[in-house]
Amino acid sequence: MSNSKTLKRYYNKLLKTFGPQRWWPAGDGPFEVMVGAVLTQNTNWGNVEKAINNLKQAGKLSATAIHKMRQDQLAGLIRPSGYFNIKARRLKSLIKWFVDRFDGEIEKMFSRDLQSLREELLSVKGIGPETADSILLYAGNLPTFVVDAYTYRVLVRHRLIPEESTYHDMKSFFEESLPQDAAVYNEYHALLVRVGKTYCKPREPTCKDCPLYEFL
DNA sequence: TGCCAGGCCGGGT
DNA sequence: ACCCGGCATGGC
Repeated sequence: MSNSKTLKRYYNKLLKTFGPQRWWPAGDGPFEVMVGAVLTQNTNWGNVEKAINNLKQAGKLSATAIHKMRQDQLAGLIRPSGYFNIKARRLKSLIKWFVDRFDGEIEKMFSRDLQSLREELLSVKGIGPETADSILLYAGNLPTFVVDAYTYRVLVRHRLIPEESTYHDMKSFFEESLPQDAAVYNEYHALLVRVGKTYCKPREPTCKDCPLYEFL
């Protein structure tokens, strides 16, 4: 069967099983999404929420506030998200770029086209492909597929891609098989994380109770 | 209690 | 061009 059909069946099955995941639904606002995208690097989302709450409580959840703040003070606030020193530096560099390049205005930033904006993001120290794509998709609602460790695990375990596949291989795999639709990419990624968390764990090479088992 | 979490960078081979 | 250690808290 074609990848396209398989991926569409995966999607329908996951959506029916878990329901919409409501990841970063505009309620929080695009700026908060950008911050969260950095803080969640290799980190549990629950810890990120604590860090974001700290920023909110301190009245520092804005581009200008973070831009002006000392790095070590920022590190103190985001402590619960782990890697707080490195993330403080990464956050500062992202916000500096955001302020210098777009005056800290979301609308200016997302008025650029997807590809050039993606390349610019990738040139910022501390912003890799997943963080860049998360910002573009979840903050900007631009149609770019987000790949992560769960995506890799699920695809490999279902033998849809070879183990040596790169980030770009997987991104293309989805984008070439699905309609170019930010809403679908948004929900699909969140659903992959959900099924991966529940059934596709690192040390247990079994998918027996996974809702996607029938596709194996 | 050890393992894992919505990565990325830099240095060594 | 890969491979690997470092970064760090909190939850189960």
